[in-house]
This record gives sequence, structure tokens and C-alpha cells, in this order.
Amino acid sequence: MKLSTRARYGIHAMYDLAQNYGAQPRPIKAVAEAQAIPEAYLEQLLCTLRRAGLVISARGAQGGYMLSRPPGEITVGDILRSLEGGLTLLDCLEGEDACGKSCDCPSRKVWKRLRDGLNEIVDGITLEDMLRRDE
Amino acid sequence: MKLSTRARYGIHAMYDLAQNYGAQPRPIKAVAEAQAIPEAYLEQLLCTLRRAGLVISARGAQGGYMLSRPPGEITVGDILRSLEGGLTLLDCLEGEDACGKSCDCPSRKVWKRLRDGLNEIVDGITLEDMLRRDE
DNA sequence: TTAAATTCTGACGAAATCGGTCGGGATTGA
DNA sequence: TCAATCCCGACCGATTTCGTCAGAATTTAA
Repeated sequence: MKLSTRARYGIHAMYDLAQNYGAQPRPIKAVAEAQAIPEAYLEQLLCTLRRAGLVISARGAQGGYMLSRPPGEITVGDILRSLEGGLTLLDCLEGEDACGKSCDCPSRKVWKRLRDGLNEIVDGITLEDMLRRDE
Repeated sequence: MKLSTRARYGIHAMYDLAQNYGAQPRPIKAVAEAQAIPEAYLEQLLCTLRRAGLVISARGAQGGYMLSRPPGEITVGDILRSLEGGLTLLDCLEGEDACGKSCDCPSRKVWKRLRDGLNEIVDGITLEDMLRRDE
């Protein structure tokens, strides 16, 4: 149950963009340097975040990335879910019956509770919350 | 953020032993069959759980495993933590300064909240809770 | 005392995942 | 036209995960 560095980097990058919200698009390079993330790797992550609709990109000179909506409307959950491919914990919980035997084992309730609790927490923290705690 | 099958198997096995609590030691083979877990693999997991003090083993004929204490005193958290080697999420949170720069980044608070929430949930569910929901 | 049942342990291996790199193409502003 | 920048897919090495296996140690029962 370790968090992937992908998730960690992702939050850092989004936080960086949040600080920059409202200004010019911010190039990958700038984010990478400020947050100490390998540039080529960050490129991938931002691409994913763009496909998830959390950031918008501007190509060409003076291009870069920016949040697609105000920091208060993007939660940590949004970010983690898109980078981790869902905070599902178990395929069994979503894709029906991945465990073979119709899956109404008693553990199922445990996983559900865990998943729901987790999502509740991460959805309760927005980028704006993170910004505010800086001051 | 997928749960390892180790964790899944672990909960299933412990649930199995909980059903058997108070009776004779239950051999690996029986647990493996009942819970559809590869026997040799389960052997490893139970060994870990024993070292963590959650189960006791009896060797030799008529031997097997049993819970070290009543189902009401073993939480899902106990099991997950011993099999996953801690529900830490990030080394940065425990082992001091694993992220290099003294780590008082704003994300840190997020991870802490996540970790604490997670642990609170899993520690709130005992094996007995799982048993009771069966009826 | 011997045989059978069972745990204990460490080594091994295949497959997946993860963190990261690279090269080259597409797009845009100056 | 040129430089900056995003876009995308392929690739790679390291680690982890899931699982197997062989054999040693221990205990019970016949």
C-alpha cells in the first residue's frame, strides 16, 4: 500500500499549477525544475492529466499547461484517480465478479468500506485547501 | 492503489480461522481449499502472520493454525499492516526526510490525513464484525 | 520406533509494474 | 522560417509480486 511516485509527482505538479492559476501557461520545464521531477517523466503525467480533463495545454512557443478550472474545484481525489487509474482497490468491486465466485464474500463489505472511506477523504481536499495552508 | 492479492488472501485466511476459533488447529491445506488460495503461497502468508503474532501454529500431525486471540481483538488493520509491511503510504511520513528536502511541503499534510484516515477505518473493523455480518 | 502429517525455511522463477528515457512528429508564436 | 513547446509511442532496467519447490524439523499416532 505504498503510494506511487506518480501520484506524488502528480500532486506536486498540480499544486505548482495551482499557484500559477490565472497567469500564463506554464511550460513543463518550469514545473519540472520547481518541483524536482524528471522532465520527460512529468510530460507523461501531464498528458494523462490533460486526458482526464484536469489541465489544458497550449502548444507552441509560450505554451505550457494550466488548470482547467479553479483550484477550489479540483480535488486530490480527482488527481489521484486519474493517475492511478481509479482508487478502486479491487477489480472485484467495480467490474463485477472478478474473483470468480459471484463475490458476496464477507470481505467484500470490508473493501467497500475501505474504498468509500478513502474516496471521501481525498475528495474532501481541494488544491485551494492546499494553497491556503501555505500562508 | 490496488490492494495486493497478498492482502486479500490474508483477510480471507484470517476470516477462515476466525470461523474456526476455539476449535482444533486448522491445517493450511484446509484453509487453502476452503478459500481457494494456492497452498504453498498461503504457507508464506501464514508464516508472516505468525511472526506478527496474529496466529499461532502447531506442528506435526493434527497440527495447523489458529488465531492467537479472540476475533474481536484482531482488526483488519492488524492483518493488512503485517502483510503489507505497514500502511504508511509514503516513507517520507515515517522514516524522516526520505524526500530529501526536509519535507515540509504542503502535500505532506495531505498524505498524513490520508494515512490517518485509512488506518482509522481498518482499525475499526474486527474479524468478529465480519463474522457477525454473516448471519 | 517408525510412519505420516504438518509446519518451517530459503531459494528460485515468471510476469507484471514502475520509474524513467528517447526520438521524432506536430503545432504555434515571433 | 526558426525556436519553443507539447504530443506520442516505443523502449529499458529495476523492483515487486505472485507463486512454486525441495527439503528440513517437529509432532502425533499406530
